[in-house]
Amino acid sequence: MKEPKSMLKGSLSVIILKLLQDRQRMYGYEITQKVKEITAGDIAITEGALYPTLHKLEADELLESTTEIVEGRARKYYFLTQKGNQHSVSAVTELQNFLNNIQLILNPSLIRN
Amino acid sequence: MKEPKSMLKGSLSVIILKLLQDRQRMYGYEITQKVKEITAGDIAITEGALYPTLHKLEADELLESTTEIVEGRARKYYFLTQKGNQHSVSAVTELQNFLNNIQLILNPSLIRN
DNA sequence: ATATATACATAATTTTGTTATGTATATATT
DNA sequence: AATATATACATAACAAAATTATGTATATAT
Repeated sequence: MKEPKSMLKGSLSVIILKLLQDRQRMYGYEITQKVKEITAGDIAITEGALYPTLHKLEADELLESTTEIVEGRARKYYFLTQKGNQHSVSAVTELQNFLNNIQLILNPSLIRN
Repeated sequence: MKEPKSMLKGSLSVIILKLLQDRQRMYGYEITQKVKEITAGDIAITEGALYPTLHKLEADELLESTTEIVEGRARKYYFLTQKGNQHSVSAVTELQNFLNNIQLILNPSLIRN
């Protein structure tokens, strides 16, 4: 029986939106590296999760992309659309709220103090 | 376009383990009500998620159960096994760590301050 | 020459939810 | 008395969102 690995569940698209909210534009590989950096290696976004999620966000018109050749390799830069920016704000708030609720369960002492 | 619903992904079993860690024993319906209470109604655990998860935790020998008739209705009380208790401690720590990492992404100002 | 890092993509599978449905009893409402 | 709601458990059909594996391709380090 395997270890649970990633724990990245449902929050991936919000993470992507938030990173792009803070940075204007990023490409896929850069996102994986940035998340690894921020979390000191704890969270490794798999490509099999990342790319389909980026494609879905683009299909939903929350992201747009441009491809550039840098150092001989293609990079697909993503950026938030206006719609994506609006959605992002509420999605981040919602995730934050959810995390706070989980905190209340994991740390009951937080309640009515 | 629908609301994102639950956001409960992967954390449900840890929530259950933590609640049982704090309370010795609980039955399914009680778990849904307790989570609703703690989160002021924000998180509603669906029965379709709850019961299969309880069954899986029991199959994995992290939980055991006893059924009692209370006020004319059957209640299935669940409690942690020793194995479940050990697993629970590490699972909660792991989830807490994950939540902290997500916080770092959602709130970059937390980094090196 | 080979391995590793960079960079994207997709298919098969698994995990884990939602939604719908079913059974059953107790209590509150009309 | 009939009906709705709350309590209590369960499962099946379906969907979402991961993991794992695989593929292509270039640049750089060993």
